[in-house]
Amino acid sequence: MNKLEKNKNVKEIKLEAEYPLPRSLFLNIDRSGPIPLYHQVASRIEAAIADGSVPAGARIDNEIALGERLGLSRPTIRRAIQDLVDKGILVRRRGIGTQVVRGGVTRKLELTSLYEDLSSAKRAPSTKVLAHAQTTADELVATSLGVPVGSPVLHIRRLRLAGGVPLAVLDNYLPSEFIDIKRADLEQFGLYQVLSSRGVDIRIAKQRIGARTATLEESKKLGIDRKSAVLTMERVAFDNKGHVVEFGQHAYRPDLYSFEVTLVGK
Amino acid sequence: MNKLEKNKNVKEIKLEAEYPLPRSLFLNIDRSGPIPLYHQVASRIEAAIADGSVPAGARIDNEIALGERLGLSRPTIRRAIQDLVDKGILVRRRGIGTQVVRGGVTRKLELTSLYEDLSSAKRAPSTKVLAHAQTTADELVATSLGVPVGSPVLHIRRLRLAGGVPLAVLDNYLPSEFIDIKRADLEQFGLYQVLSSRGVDIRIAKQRIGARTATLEESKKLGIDRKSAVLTMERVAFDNKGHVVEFGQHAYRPDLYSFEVTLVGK
DNA sequence: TAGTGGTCTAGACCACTTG
DNA sequence: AAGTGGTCTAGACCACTAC
Repeated sequence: MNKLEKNKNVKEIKLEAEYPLPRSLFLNIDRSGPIPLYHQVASRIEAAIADGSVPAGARIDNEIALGERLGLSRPTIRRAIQDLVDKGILVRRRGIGTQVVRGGVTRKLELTSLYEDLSSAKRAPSTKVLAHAQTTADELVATSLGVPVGSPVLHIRRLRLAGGVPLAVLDNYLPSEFIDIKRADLEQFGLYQVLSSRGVDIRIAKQRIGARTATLEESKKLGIDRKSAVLTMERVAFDNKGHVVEFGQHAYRPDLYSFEVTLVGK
Repeated sequence: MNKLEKNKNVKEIKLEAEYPLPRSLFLNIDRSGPIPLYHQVASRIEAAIADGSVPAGARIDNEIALGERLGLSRPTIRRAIQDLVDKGILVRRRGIGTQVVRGGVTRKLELTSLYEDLSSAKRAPSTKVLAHAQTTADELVATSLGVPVGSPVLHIRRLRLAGGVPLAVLDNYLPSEFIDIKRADLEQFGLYQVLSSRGVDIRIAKQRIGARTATLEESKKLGIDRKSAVLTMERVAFDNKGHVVEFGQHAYRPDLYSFEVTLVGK
């Protein structure tokens, strides 16, 4: 039985079938539009993998052949493939080729269902502003924002809901240039939408994810038992100028929220 | 006061000083060794930023000038810079230039201290194997590993300690080809070391981070109060062939452990 | 207008894997 | 020996920003 199982595996490993990419990949490449060629290629390959046209484990065309068939140069093809490697969809081995990672789709849907159902995707998200006031930066806020201790900052505390169910308590601190952000705007739009409308382009977010026991207020606001667990996230966000834009401390209901991360080696 | 503060900020924004890269950057480039040129360049720029030679907010040389001064082509320089952008160290704007992100170092040290002190970096890590047995895959394990329900798998449960202090309870499931991994190896080496010694090159890890109340066993093993919070991580790891290598369910002491993630937009 | 990064090309040579 | 991805070059044109 054990041996049989092993042979099965070996067989599976061997059948790294070379797989012809679907014809749809090679049509309607737009050379004049604003979408980069490498992005068009990457999107098509990704879509072909997502809809099953290219099965998991399949070996796709090599870079040069693909470039010739598409009428594109090798660096362009290479960039498209690299983007998918960085997404964890493809793996490359020198001397071997490029393969589709196994089990990309099914498992994700399995594990994500609860969160997806309750999150912004399906149920209407809404926000209640619990606090909105100018204050002065304590040491943690000051070092996080890169401003002197005692500097004026805007503090906001919001309750995020999805479909009427409370999801998270969000504390955020913003440097003085954003002190005029209106409470009404935050009720209607997300913080990042408000910032975006002011011309702020957020590019980098450094996050620390942890857990702790809920405070009394958090448990009340989130509708969970006193002293039960919350999932926490601390974040410092930077714009495209390299400036700190925001420092946040968030507490999520752990039964309704989790974080997904895909790490790619080397 | 408010107005004064604003002026201060405007001034800071303006002083995006062009900053000459230190001379050390331009010495001893090794063209014959195994380390790619772009990596040598990226490492030097990163080091110059880390040690303060290039201050936060500084604008560094443009790609072409840097290439000429280093005797390297533009694509090589570009790749080096892009790697640092992807790390969240630099930001680029078309028509403007490339700048060092502000507040990269200090804040990280502030927030990381507790975890760093107790983690593998400073205190000796050790592992105690709590369980080690062949079993059959239930539905979650089966879908995660991509094997049929009921397939033989290796289940291991370990207690990870740092300096004698329990950090985490680690449950891992491995497909049948790894069923012969020895308990003794796991006591002495990490799981990934054991796999590496068998020629497995792990390339991708898809992780989900959450929180929940500790089980009774976890609270005992981790030395925390019953019903207090644990930080959880579920992971599926893939090798360079795109095969699933391992499925893990981990529970961490949240006062001693957290996850850091840096997200880079677009 | 000048300077910057973003994209794309058409080659070249190399290291590694398989047969 | 043949095929693959990994690296590197020397250009080119474009879009965007600042002055």
